[in-house]
Amino acid sequence: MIKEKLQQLTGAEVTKPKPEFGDYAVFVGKEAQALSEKLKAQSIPEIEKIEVKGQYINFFLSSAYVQQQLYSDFAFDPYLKDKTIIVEYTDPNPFKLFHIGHLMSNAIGESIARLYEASGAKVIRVTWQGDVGMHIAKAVWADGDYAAGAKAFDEDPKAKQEIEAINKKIYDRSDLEINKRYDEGRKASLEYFEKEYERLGSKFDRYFFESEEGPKGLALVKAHPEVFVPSEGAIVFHGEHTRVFVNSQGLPTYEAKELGLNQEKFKLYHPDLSVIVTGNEIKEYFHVLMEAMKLVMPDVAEKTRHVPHGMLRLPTGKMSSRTGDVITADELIEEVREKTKSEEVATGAIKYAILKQGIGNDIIFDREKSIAVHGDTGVYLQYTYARLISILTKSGISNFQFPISNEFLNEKNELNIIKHLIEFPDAVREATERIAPNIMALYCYELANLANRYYEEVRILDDINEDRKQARLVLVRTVADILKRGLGLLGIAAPERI
RNA sequence: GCCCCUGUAGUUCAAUGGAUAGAACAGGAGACUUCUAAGCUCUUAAUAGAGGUUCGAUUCCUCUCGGGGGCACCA
Repeated sequence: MIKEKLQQLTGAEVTKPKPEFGDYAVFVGKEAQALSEKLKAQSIPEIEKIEVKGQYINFFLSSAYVQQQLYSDFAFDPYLKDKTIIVEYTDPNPFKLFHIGHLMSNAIGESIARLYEASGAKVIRVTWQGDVGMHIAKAVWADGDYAAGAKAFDEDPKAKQEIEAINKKIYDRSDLEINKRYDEGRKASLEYFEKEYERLGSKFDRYFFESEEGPKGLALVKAHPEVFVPSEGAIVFHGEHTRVFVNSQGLPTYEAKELGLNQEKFKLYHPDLSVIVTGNEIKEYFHVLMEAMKLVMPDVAEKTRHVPHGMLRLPTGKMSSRTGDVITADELIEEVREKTKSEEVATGAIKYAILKQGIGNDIIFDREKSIAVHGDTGVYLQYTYARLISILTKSGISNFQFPISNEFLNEKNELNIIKHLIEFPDAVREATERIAPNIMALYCYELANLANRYYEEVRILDDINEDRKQARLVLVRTVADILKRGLGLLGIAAPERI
């Protein structure tokens, strides 16, 4: 609110400087002095001091304004109201393990979905599961052992032929024995994934399957011979580099299936935006896919956005389900759970570790550090929330809706906390616009940090001044609420006790 | 070989062309008759190298060196 106002008044971008410089700042160059004189003459009620330092103008909020803001509702800016946004994420493949890479995609996608919702959008959560294709044939060939199938495929020509034959049979369902193995394995996988989704707190509105969207993609490719051309028995697209869309067996590859998927998404939901969250290993491939999509369905391509995230890497190198060198999500969660004695704390710690850094960058997964419970961790945030709640509980007061006098909450640490609370809607908006959950994570950490310092310094319940105590409890209540909302946007639970 | 991403304290991460480059972990020091010590206070320590653009560069451009990923019938 005040930020926008300053922006209008100065015509410059309003930033948050270091606290000693002020509460807000604008860089205006050599005009700083002249402009500041003009602003001072206007006397802005929210601002009690304007200072020029070099080419900056620094603004200090008035205490009265800050205190008053404690009673605002800190509502999100619904700038995406009436928009429909599809968020696709997690995307595990049947017959393969749900590993920490899927966990990463899930944590990021879920947070993005929640941020969009907070900004007013109607969000459709979808996941895209590859239930047909060579990876499935490899697993079926090896009785469910994908790694073994992948190895044989690469090393043994005979196995390769058999696997290709199985792939074809899975598509046309011509072999009763294969059908049985396939159907049972698929069903078991989907049940397993469902448990993972539940454990991680994601509820999908729609499950897309390659077996269903593949034929639609195939039809699309065949309907556009001007885009997709035959080459060495396959059908390819010559984009930035050449990709195969239909293989020489006449079956759609992932590229063609993806065309079918995206067509279907728009047919079903008519979204204003369709976001696809995946690992960045397929970034370049997606580039080419988008090129083809622009030619075949320009309206869909225009509204589709690929959001690649970094990989969870082991210190030893890339994690690969092809070689069986994977850590499953369950394995990791159990390990942390054992340490923290709580499912919510364990999943929260893992999600926070993923979300606190920029989504494009890899995370080096160090067994010890990734399950840390000290410092800038999910545990710290949950601990802070639980402590705040504990203070409120012990106060014996349940209704904090009373007006307070301005003679309280005017200590520097109290004003600083409220100033940070004021930033909440801005942080949410920025995190949403930039598709950057780490901005939200940082906001929560800073709030928790302020809160921890506050209750270390101030013994709230021992206060002999009853009115001041009540005012401080209102502050504690509000900080707890915002912290919980912030954690919610990260998909992290806020238990009242940990 | 070609293409893309990346290089910030000992380590893992922040910083969208602006002020003295922020945190956490690890290391060092400390407070406490404690509303949850999973906490708090103080402290040591960094922009890979060389050019360029700019009033101003961790950020943009070029080259060198390091790390990762991708390069047609996997996803």
